[in-house]
Amino acid sequence: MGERESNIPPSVLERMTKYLAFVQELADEGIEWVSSADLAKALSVNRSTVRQDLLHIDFSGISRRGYETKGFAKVLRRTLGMDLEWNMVIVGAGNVGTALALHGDLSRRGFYVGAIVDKDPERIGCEVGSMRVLDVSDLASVIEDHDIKLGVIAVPAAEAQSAADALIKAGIKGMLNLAMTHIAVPDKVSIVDSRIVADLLQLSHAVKNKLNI
Amino acid sequence: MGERESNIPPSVLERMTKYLAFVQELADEGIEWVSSADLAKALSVNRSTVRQDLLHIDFSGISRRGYETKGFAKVLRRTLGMDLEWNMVIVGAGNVGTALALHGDLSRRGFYVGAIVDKDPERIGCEVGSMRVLDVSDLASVIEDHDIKLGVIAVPAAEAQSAADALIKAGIKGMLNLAMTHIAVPDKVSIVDSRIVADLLQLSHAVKNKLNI
DNA sequence: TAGATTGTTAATCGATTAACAATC
DNA sequence: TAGATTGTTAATCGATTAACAATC
Repeated sequence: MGERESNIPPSVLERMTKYLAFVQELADEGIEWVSSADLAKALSVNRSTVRQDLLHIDFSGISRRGYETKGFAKVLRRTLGMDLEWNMVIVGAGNVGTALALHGDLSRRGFYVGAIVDKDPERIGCEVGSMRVLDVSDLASVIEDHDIKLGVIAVPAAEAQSAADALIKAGIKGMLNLAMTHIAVPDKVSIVDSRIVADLLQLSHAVKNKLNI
Repeated sequence: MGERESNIPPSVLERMTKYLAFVQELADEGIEWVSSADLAKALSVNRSTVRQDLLHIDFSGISRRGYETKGFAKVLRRTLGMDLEWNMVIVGAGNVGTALALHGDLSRRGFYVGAIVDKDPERIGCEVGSMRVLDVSDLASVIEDHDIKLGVIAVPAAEAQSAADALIKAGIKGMLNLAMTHIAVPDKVSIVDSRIVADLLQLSHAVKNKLNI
């Protein structure tokens, strides 16, 4: 009963999502076995890194054959928590919140948008896809009614902290911060900052160096 | 003539964006000096990490006083390439592309949306903010006309690779991939993958462990 | 001067890569 | 059996943290 999958570092988790995408594709094509070398080559990582990563999970390969694709995909899904379904509430029904709510690729990975809330009376009651925008002041009951554990902060930077505070007060367990600012939270709540600005800066930095600007 | 700022690791760049936000705030409030201890405390990092990070840039503090906030902010902006302005083209005028195009926080950081393109005839010609959606097949001239160096891929996963190929063919220097899939690019082009799914998985993993699911 | 805070060198920690015995 | 590929241990590399002399 492998308790090994606890506390896997983010870098390993990120690679595992890529392993899963690749292995799932192979399994769908009817390919039964994949080696660490194949995986490494397809995803531009080191073979040793692949095998080291697999030490984190409760799954063994077979010498001279590799890993059985279907079983591998199944274990990866479990490890990544994809066998679980997560309901999220999106705070902020602006462009970002709406885009996320309508983004099908998330629910395909087990992240469902259970509700979307806003504080603007003009937006409350509007339709987003098949949902109606609810009042942020009803967050506590929204979270309870929809069995929501995760919140997404999709409000302007200036309102991000108060949106987070509202989520925390309503009993949220974890938050994804899409606002471009830092948010302070108590230890009991998990938060992950979206890194779109950092990503863009990293990108512009790389380009700058390449172009010798 | 500090050539020190070349090849700064992404982890350091990410912290620098936070230093800048904090220091800029202090400067705006008229506070002239900030110590490494203040910075470390405000951003939940180690004091040594702060000083180590500053070795990457061409800026010195003064013993017993710290760092002069205005000058510090200026050097950080230059190091992060924020004195440069970058024009971007968004490929995909769906919800994600539209949200990004209308997101003011990006242009405030020097990332301007110069153009937005799509391949769907129904979308071409539509208005997004003050822009008109252009034809993806005109990418080469769009990039030249608007002096665009960076592209953002905001199309569904299945179309991401062909969007990237079109950008590369049109002469783009760097790409941010918002699609939830892996994209292969030649070495001369830089690419950064948005990690929103990885972020959500990291978050759900943390919550899962906390709740003992 | 005394003391606080920097810049920098050294120590630690963790993640990546290499090596190789075990095994199919 | 011979050889390929795993699982795991050891080596390397890089990033974080600690320590401390230099300096204001």
